Amino acid sequence: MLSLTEENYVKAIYHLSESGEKVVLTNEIAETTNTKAASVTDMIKKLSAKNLVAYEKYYGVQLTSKGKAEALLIIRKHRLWETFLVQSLGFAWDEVHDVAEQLEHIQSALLIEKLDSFLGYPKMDPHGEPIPDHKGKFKMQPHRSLDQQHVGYHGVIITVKDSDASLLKYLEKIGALPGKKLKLISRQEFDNSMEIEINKNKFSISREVSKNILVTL
Amino acid sequence: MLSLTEENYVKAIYHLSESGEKVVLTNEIAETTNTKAASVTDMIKKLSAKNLVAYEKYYGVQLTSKGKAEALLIIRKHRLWETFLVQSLGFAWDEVHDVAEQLEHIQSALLIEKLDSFLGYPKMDPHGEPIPDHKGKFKMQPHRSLDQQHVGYHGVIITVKDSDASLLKYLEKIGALPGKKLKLISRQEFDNSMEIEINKNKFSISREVSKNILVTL
DNA sequence: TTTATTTTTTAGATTAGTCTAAAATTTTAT
DNA sequence: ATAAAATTTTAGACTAATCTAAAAAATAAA
Repeated sequence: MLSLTEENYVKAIYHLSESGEKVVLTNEIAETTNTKAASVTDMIKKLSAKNLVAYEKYYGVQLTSKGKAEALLIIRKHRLWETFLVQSLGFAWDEVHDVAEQLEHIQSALLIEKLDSFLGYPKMDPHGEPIPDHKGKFKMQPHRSLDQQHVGYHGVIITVKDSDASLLKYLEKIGALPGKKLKLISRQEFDNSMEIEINKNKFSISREVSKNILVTL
Repeated sequence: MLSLTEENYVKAIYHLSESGEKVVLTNEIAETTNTKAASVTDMIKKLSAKNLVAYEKYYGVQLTSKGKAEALLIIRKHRLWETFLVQSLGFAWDEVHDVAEQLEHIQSALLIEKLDSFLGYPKMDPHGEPIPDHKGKFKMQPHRSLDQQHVGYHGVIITVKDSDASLLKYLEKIGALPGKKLKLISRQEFDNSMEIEINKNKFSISREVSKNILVTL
């Protein structure tokens, strides 16, 4: 069984590697886990000994299939809890992340299967992110982050990353919710901020914000 | 904020002191927390420094009002979660304890208030134990553990302690549920086992079992 | 292609919670 | 009332997860 800390590292590596594909660097992990590179090296050795990651000194780290499965289980739990908090308890979507970060570490296979059933086996969490099934399988439509789209683009918002409460509050205010149609009107050269249209209203958003919005191709 | 370990000590002291009344001994704590006396002494010093307990060397320890409030919050969370697991998710009453032991440490005032509201502000958990309100207040009818009753007693089961799954399974099988009427038919001198009647059926139960059943006076 | 810079790892130290063994104190028994 | 037994505390050590500072390796620049 993984410790809470080990689980958090595995999850961080999963996200940094874009679902277990890419090789991840020590400093990247240190940054997202709010630790120092030296600590990361120590932990990677532990994860490697447990066969959760393949590690090559000075090169980087990659999740094994076992590590990937662990990461997907944690993500499944996180997203099911977020769904519960919003749908059943009436949390606002910007209030759920920190609580779900705690709940995702509860150890009980029975609990998570019963929660899934209680919620009606949802495919998406409140931010539009896909919920892996009990085998870790999930489907995500082809997408791109909004900052990579061209001027003139129009499509639909698939997902909004759930990490920051104030960002989510802002997105809700301008109506940037999963499922909503969106147009990219123009882009500023100097800071890559962009003007977008949602519900016939125009807004100017920074590049940082646009990176957190995933849209259809 | 308390660490998970600190929370568990405070909770253990609360239960051992019978709701914060009695002075608790080092060895008693060591036994219920599955640690050694030396570890308990260390932890008690920490709790004392945080003003959660009043501690006198070689004498014992007692919860302060602050410590009592912390304990009651943890117990409130534990019992609300147990209620949720049984009522909403369909857990059997002997399956909930270990999961609730984890869930009770989730830190979010909002979560627990919303959960309470979702459940309809229940007064009792599935084992018949009272759920403290958000101020830590609760009422428990006058009661005694069954092993302290006299032969010929008849009354109603109030509570069944929730610690052991196999005990709960057994109690469910013989129908020893909160609210049920019960008669004490006879008691064996040599081992204090007793014969009881529930639903017109007679059963012989050990003293250990009888200690875990709380009944009306 | 050698030097400078950046990144990563190693070495050694720290904190929380735990342990064993020994010392101190209290309780029990003679 | 004193000795024996039990309990509690202290002292010193261990593990997991972290840190800083220094050494090693890889990358970038001249």
